[in-house]
Amino acid sequence: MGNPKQKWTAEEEQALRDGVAKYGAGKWKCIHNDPAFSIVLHSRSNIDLKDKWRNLSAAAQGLTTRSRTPKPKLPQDTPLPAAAAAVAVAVAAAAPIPAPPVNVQPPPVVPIVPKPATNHVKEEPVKDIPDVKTGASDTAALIFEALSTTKEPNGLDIGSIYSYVEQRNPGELTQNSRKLLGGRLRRLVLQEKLEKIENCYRLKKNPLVETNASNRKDVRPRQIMIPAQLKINESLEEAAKTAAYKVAEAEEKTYFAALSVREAERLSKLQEESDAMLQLAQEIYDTWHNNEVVVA
DNA sequence: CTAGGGTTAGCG
DNA sequence: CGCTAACCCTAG
Repeated sequence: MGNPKQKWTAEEEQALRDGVAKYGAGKWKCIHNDPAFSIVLHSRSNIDLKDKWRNLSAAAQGLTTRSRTPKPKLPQDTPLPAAAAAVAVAVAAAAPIPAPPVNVQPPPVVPIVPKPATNHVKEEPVKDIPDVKTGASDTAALIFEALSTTKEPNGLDIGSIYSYVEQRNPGELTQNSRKLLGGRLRRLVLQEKLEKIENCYRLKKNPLVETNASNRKDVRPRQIMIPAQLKINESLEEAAKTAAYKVAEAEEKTYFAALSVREAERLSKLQEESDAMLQLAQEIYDTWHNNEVVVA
């Protein structure tokens, strides 16, 4: 009777996506319990979150594969504010007051298309939207997820990480996946997002890129929490993890965009000797980080 | 608690 | 009248 279909607002939708970015899809209860999101989503149940995410995923899928649905949900994602959003999310996680709506995050992607690059398929005009964001960002997310959940002080070796990814995506991994995983780990280490101990990888506690505070005409001065009154290790760690993931994701997009993806095979090779490209990506990212302002 | 299938209300 | 999105139900 009193349930005339409550449509999801943009704010609720955004909160859901941020929650998924933070905890991962499937952790609906966690998202719902998070004070940052429970405010916005108080009228939604964890089941509602799941259903909404399913709809979102379906829409995104029909959008990336074949435009069967003229759903102008996300015609173009904006990779730029990703970094700024990371800060916003981080602040939101540490602050008692819920986050302002953060517009960021690529469309939800559930089905991982490994995209068999093992055999050179004839011609595949990639002039369409490169689907690198599917496997790429998911893998990065899983890496951070795996490393942040492990109890091992020295982190995990590549085999363990691969097993974790494999568990999360059964039957969706190819020979190339392991190669790509190795390359990604290597790059994350080079970017000092991770550190390598022995044969294990672990999260590095200093994922934030330090920028000069000299030239700043931001509308809002950056709100960095000083660990003076911080007694919340969990939230801080979560924030760091999320920030690290988002930063890596943003850089990854830059990386792939700069290379104008062609074949995963070629990519793997380039990864081996593209440290210079990483520097470039870092510079581009820094530029963004300096110019990008937290959305008011 | 979550994933997935089924049902129904709103809209073009 | 068909489709999509919110809602509901149930097995695992």
